Amino acid sequence: MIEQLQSGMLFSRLSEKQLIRIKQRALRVHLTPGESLFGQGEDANRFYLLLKGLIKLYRLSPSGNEKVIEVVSPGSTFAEALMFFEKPHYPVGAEALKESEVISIDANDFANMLRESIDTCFLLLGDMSQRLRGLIREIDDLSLHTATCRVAGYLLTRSPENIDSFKLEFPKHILASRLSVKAETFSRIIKNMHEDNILSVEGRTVHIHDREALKAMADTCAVTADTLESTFKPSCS
Amino acid sequence: MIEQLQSGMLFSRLSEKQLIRIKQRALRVHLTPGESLFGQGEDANRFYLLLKGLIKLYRLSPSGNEKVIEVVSPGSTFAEALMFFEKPHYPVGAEALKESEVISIDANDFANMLRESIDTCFLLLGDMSQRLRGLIREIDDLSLHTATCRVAGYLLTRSPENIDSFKLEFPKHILASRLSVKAETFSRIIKNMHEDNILSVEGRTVHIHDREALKAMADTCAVTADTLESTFKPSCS
DNA sequence: CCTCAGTCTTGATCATGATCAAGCTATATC
DNA sequence: GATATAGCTTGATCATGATCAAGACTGAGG
Repeated sequence: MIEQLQSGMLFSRLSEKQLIRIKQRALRVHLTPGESLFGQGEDANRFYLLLKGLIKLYRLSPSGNEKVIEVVSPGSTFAEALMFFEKPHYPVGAEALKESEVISIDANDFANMLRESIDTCFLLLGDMSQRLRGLIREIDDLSLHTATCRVAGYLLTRSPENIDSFKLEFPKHILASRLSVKAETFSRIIKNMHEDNILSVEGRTVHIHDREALKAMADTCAVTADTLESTFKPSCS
Repeated sequence: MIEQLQSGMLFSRLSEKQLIRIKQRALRVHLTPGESLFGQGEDANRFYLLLKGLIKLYRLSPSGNEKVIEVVSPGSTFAEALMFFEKPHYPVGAEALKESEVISIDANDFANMLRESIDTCFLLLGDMSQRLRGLIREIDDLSLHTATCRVAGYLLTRSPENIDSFKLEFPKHILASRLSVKAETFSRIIKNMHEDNILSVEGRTVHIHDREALKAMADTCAVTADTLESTFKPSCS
């Protein structure tokens, strides 16, 4: 299990001895698709390293609506920032999207270890600042950009220059929720892009036809972009 | 200046010697209302401690729209999380809302100091995890709650039980932007609440009349709350 | 006292995206 | 091969909140 721990970069600077100590209190958890790891609001004494599979972190509104905050992929740790709260509760729920393998680590234990490894502290600080940057970016997206814009931005993210075909990482309704868009709207946005000859989609595979147009959408179509036609009335017909 | 540095809790665990070292490279900056401290996207080699005044952190969209991410009050540090990036740029702009007094600290210098003070590391980690929690909370608010709901929530935040009158911390249009609502909409929401006998407002002073109703709004009125009347058609007339 | 600028309110209209409802895949399962 | 079932698409309608435009209130300075 030690080698697996080291696949999480958070553990890369710990000593052999420390790793063994963690291992002793670590648990291995197996999750089947749809299975919950923890629920929003539950007491949080442990954090996690995903070894295999895919896990969504989501928020529920009182009215039962769900928003996917993040989809975690293997090698990443999550919920580790809660370690620094007095009486921590998970601010999100976690549920497996695929068959998954997780290592669960005792937060107090790890925090004690942290005191002995300033390098690990720095890794964690770096990790958390990236996350902060990501969340600010998302708030920006939500409050300053339209749904179309967010989708365009995401597609560009997934598609390196010079490679015009790629697969969506997860089911469209998850993606939609991740981007704070309803599945129906997501579908329509893609449809419009297709009608504008910007891209085509077969199943989970996307082909970019007009990357420049996509880029233009991604940053031009902020809220109140009077330079661009409506999402629901395709511009070039 | 040392005493003033210590008013930022981030510095509370540093040794006398360290404080002196920081002080030597620290700058004192005075800002007049409306003056900019740094712009979004600029290189970020320094972070700040606000001594006096009020500073808004905001994002601009390509189309010139502004969203206030946070309003910083005295005693708080800001932009310190950037210290852990290779080539950091401010993800937000900072501008004084009032006459303000700021200490500007060299990020590299402070980072070096951090290596010598694990306690300060922990303070920073705690600080950053709180910020993370706050941002997740905001994403939740933006994607899962209506504008009315956010306003109700904010008002409750500002008004401790048993104290039904309080002053808004800053001009309404700033508040509105902070809550991701246009000033006009903010005004209308308040108007509706007034017509529903939930509260009254004179200038910058708010009087809560029906705290329970306000609470109900704050958490019931998520997106698609079919239990509550429309924002624009007051429920109890 | 008047004016000018900034802040706030109000009205009318419009657009974005949600909701509801139905149909259409495509796999899996029996 | 029939039939669920989950994922996806499409259409019609509606609501939230933005935009534009205009007017009201406030406080500071001449």
